[in-house]
Amino acid sequence: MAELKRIQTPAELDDIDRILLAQLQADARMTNSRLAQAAGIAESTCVVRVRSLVSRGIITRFTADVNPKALGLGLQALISVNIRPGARTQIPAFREEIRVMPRVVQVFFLGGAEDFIIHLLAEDSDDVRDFVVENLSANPAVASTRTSMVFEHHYNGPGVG
Amino acid sequence: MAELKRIQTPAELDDIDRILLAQLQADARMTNSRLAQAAGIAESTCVVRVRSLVSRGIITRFTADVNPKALGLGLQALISVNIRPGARTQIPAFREEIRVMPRVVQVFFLGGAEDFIIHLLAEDSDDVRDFVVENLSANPAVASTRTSMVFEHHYNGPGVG
DNA sequence: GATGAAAGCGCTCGCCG
DNA sequence: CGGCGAGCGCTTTCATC
Repeated sequence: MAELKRIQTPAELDDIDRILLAQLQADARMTNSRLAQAAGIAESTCVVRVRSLVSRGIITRFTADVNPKALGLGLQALISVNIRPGARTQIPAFREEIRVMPRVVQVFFLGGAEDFIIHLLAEDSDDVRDFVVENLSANPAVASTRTSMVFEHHYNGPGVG
Repeated sequence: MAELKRIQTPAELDDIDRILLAQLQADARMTNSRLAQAAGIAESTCVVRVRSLVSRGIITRFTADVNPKALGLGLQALISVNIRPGARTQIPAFREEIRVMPRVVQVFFLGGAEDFIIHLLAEDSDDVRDFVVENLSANPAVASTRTSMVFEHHYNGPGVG
């Protein structure tokens, strides 16, 4: 029986691809020449391979990690949300709404006790409460929320290993 | 009464800093010259300002976002962990341990019903179970865990706005 | 702190082994 | 895929304001 085609390719990465990914994860602004050197390939080859990683959707973007505290957002919260059983059809619309709300760093859509979890940045606790009241509790589709304060957050990113 | 000094500075960002942050968040591999152009400043100034953003800890790193599916990690889980009341002193050691475990994308340390939440990448559900059994349940400090499957995950990053 | 000019270096591209 | 070379664009430093 033939293998099913997946929408998102499982991806074929050789050792050099893995080196490139690891290097670029550690420093996305590394020059192409140093990258090539680290991978042990020619610069011309390196350009092609990096472009290939991007076009194959393996690298989704190059980004700068910004310290939230530097933006005056010293508080973080995790907010669990449950949707009313009768309002489950509204989940797709709701999730798009939430995703683009300011200070929403990330959103998890879950199977399990909670329907989703929102990771929020805030200046202070009033800020968190305002978010919950205005953006969540006010929505008739929302059955309940539960807010936990985040004392510490570590983001590693997907390890290439 | 004088303001208390904070370890992490609340940061002073002008409009140009905000443009640089937004641009670099969107594309960390953007050239300095185009960055300068976008911000309306001289290239030489731009280099200095970007370096300053990094040295002030406002930009913590430049990184490449890698698609987990491309690495063959098509499954994601969120694992809530509670520590035994008697083992709370071991939390600092435990959290370091967890943070560097393979496939742990991020860890939240919480105040509230759960002690922390682990965001895990996995190949399949066996993989998730193995992680929980070997790395969590086996640890005497762990009182209980609860695993939720992640159907969808959106990461925005801290918005500069 | 910002600027422009100039020197040096890095990047890209096509072509060929 | 790697190497080479030409051409161009980019980065960095420094004197200057």
